[in-house]
Amino acid sequence: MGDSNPESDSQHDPQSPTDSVQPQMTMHPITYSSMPTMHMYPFPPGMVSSQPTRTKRRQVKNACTNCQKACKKCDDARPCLRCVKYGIAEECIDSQRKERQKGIKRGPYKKRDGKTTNVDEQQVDVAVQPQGIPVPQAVAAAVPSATPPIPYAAPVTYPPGFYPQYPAPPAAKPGETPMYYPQIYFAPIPAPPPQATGQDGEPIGYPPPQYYPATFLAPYPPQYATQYMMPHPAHLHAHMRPDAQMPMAPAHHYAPYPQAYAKPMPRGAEVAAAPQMVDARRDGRMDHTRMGEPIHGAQAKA
DNA sequence: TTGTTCGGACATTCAAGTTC
DNA sequence: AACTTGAATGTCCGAACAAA
Ligand SMILES: [Zn+2]
Ligand SMILES: [Zn+2]
Repeated sequence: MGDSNPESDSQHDPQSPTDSVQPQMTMHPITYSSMPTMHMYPFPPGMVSSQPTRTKRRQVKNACTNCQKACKKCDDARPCLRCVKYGIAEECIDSQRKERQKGIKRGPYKKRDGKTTNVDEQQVDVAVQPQGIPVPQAVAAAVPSATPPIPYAAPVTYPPGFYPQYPAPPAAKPGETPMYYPQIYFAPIPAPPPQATGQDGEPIGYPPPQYYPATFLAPYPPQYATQYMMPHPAHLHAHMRPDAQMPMAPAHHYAPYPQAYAKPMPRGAEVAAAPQMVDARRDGRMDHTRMGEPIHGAQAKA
């Protein structure tokens, strides 16, 4: 039941080409009706100019070690939301990228001008670039091709306990590091139009208004809090997800938020005692890069 | 119903190769 | 030197499974 997964922080954005949607867009439209997913465009992107082009999935440059190990979405702030959520903010550190190996021969490349290459390449180009406009990688990455209907937001506070799922933070016990709790949430303004929903009530289109953790006041350390304040546009994705994906998990995904203190554990034992935070492979095949260790994602490519 | 595991799709990086 | 290619490397979605 992935839908109820509290880790689906990066909720699927109904309009996003996430997953296999984008590639599938190159498929013949006739397959559309038989496609299981409802988050599809009836036409390949670029074929219908009026269709908002959707951004691709967005990744952080460097996930923190916790998110990396858990295969879960991280964000640029440190500590990241997920670590804060699980009360392991102090363990939120950037993962290390292993150095790329050098000296590997690659063989001749395909020609780009079509002089020396196979014929179908040109056709491929057209298919891949419907617009016919080559976009530098850097630009493509920096400029989302579509702007999701992100509602304007304004900071709003709520009294402790106002939302059952966001209970008032407990007072730190003596000798214990205080938990960090979001104290301010953003209320989208105005509310997006009514959402059509598919089966399960999963929204088709953008999700209904949620309250987005925006910043952390005391006892959240100031140096961290600033990172969660209404961000510079360049950092919006940390919360608003310019990739058009749902900014935050549905309300019930926050339910486990207090989990960290609901089940008190000795400092430093959180990760070990809370397997959901690390998601290390049982078979010992480290799924995630742990400084040179193989990650399952890399293997999948081979 | 909620939380965990993990296969694999997708995104990014960057050295090798190509072109100017 | 600048640009392009494409494999290595990394992120994390989402379904299956497990536990409460
Ligand atoms: Zn993280
Ligand atoms: Zn973290």
